[in-house]
Amino acid sequence: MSKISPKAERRERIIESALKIFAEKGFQDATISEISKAAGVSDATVYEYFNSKEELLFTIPEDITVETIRETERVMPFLRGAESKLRAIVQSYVTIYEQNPEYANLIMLHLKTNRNFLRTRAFEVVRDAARMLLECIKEGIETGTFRKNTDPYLVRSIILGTIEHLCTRKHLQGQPENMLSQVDPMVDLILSGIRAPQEQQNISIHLHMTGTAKAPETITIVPEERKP
Amino acid sequence: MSKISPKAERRERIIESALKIFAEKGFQDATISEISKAAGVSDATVYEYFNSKEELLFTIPEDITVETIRETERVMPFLRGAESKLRAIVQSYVTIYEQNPEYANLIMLHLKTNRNFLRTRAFEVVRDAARMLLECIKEGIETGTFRKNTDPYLVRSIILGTIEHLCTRKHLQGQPENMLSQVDPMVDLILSGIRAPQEQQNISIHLHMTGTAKAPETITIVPEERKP
DNA sequence: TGAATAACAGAGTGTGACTATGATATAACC
DNA sequence: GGTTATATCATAGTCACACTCTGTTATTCA
Repeated sequence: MSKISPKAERRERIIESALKIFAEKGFQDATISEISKAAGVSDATVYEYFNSKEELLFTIPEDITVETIRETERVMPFLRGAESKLRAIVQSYVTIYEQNPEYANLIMLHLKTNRNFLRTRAFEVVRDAARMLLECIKEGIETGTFRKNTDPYLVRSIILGTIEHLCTRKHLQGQPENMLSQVDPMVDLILSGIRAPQEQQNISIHLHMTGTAKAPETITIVPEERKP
Repeated sequence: MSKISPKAERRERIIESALKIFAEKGFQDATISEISKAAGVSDATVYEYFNSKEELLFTIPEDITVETIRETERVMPFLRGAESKLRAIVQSYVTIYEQNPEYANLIMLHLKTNRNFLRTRAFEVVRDAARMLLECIKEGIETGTFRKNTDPYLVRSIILGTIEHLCTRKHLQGQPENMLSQVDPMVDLILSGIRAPQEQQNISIHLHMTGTAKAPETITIVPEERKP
């Protein structure tokens, strides 16, 4: 019973060929004939599985996106604090895009800017992932890790926007070579932009008193008001 | 001699109609017939001004992009310091996109992810704008306003990525309503992520000594080493 | 007014998405 | 194993649209 039904297997082959060819030539320049040939099926068969070229395009990211989110969700419970969670989410995004360049190509160059994609099952999953990120930011604000006046939606836009920009840039211009090495600098930068100001306790002052006079009875230290 | 040549005027009309229709229906779904009809010329005439539908698309952003950059460059000399310059550049980007929604639509949904657009005159100008932003970040690092270990390319990606994300989101999902109101929070957040740590001098400590004993001869204050 | 140029309508080509059909192969079930 | 149901196939055909070609008409400019 471990045998996959031949129908599902054929469908899988079409999707894989489509991914490869769409990523290589772009959605518009790729033809159904090429895809069906690469998958070893006839043109007509493609249309028995998918109603249109666009529907085929939209089906491609489903599995991999769902799998990614699941994996990230599995890691979450092991992390403590908004900062580590946020870092993990960003790392997870970038890892997927780094490890599946064709998938990344499709998402960044063909799906992200497609109106119809918004009405898609795969997009639902993408939206869930974005929600997870948002929750994490909100958690940081509530627990006092992040500034109280932080706009969580803006922070999310900054994070997603940066990832998308890096990814698009990589696929069009070949830079940066390695996106994963950008994760920590990027997260550090954003975190230090939204972290609540440190409590005074981490500044310790040592008073070395020299001389012959005895110490005064009390010393009061009054820190200046912090400028916002 | 203030009369524009009828040829240039006709060309202008075609470009304007194309902008409108591309933004409304998307590049693929718009047809040359619609555009020529809207411009009041024949299909054949369109091909006398532009070699292809795509060349027409690429020509649209030329003027407005050049004009925008010039305007921003004109303001620059009046600004002192990397922070104000950076803020001005971001504001200038967002203003253009806010004031020219059709142009923004085209850039974000159809040009930014087009390989051929990279070989375009209009893209040259876009690249110049990105360079200006980069120079400004580098200046901030050199003058000590920003952290020494800041990666200027990463900061630029964060800024451009965020703007693009906000803009794409607005055009696909209608949010945020007003992007200009996001400029200051966004710039503030990024600045506080890259600003060099404040010198100790802004922390002043008042020692109130009470009691009868005389003050000691010297007091040495040794601040703890900052954690990076 | 006359010569050069631009714009035109309309017919024609090629490509590629998608449909329809009937024949053939494959799977499923008794 | 044989029969039925289902998938797959090749093929031919439709349609929309980008783009070309041609000869005619309108505009511009001297």
